[in-house]
Amino acid sequence: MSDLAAALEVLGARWALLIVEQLLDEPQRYSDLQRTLGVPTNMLATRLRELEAAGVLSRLPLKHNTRAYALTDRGLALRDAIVALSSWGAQEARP
Amino acid sequence: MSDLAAALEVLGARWALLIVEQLLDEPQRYSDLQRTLGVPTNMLATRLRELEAAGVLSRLPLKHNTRAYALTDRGLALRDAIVALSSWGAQEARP
DNA sequence: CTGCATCCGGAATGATACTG
DNA sequence: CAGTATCATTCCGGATGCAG
Repeated sequence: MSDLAAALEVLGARWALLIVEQLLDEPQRYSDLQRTLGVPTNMLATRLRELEAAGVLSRLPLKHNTRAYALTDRGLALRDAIVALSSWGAQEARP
Repeated sequence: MSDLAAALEVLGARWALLIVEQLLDEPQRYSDLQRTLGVPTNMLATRLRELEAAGVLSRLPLKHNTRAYALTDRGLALRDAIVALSSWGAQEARP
């Protein structure tokens, strides 16, 4: 399997890259991601588990039954790819 | 919608980025993509139509009922993003 | 023989309600 | 707040058919 296919194995799932993008600058909580992205709650839970299993992010327990989701070094290494994709998407739909 | 979300609108579908990767170096024919990627034939037809509609690639008629699929300038602009994702995927699965 | 379209079962995703 | 349970909908993949 190609390296790109390996990357898409984890990041190709819906919402995965958008979640990582949100966490690039600062850790966020579940409800923050849900509101900003508009992702269905069950999908968010599923993706967060997968991304954690892939070593992209980690779960940080806070107080009062709250957690924060933060990127690992491996997750932060996606910044270049996300920036490249975003700037490509910024020039879409030229009439 | 964010720029990343706009990009994933087109490239988030399964096989889309892998098809673009194959075409980065040289145009290919339908059967070439099918063999090298192992993508189901109906999905390949669907993705090629979507990518063409998005202006990522174009259909070049050859002889004897064959066509070549080649990236447009807009498709070639994805090289950086694909390289970034690939190099990220190359370092996956650390035990 | 190449380049698709169609049909159909199963997987992925989404909306909503509910729980610790 | 941070999820889980359930059900509807959409997407995907394999088999097959068919025209140029």
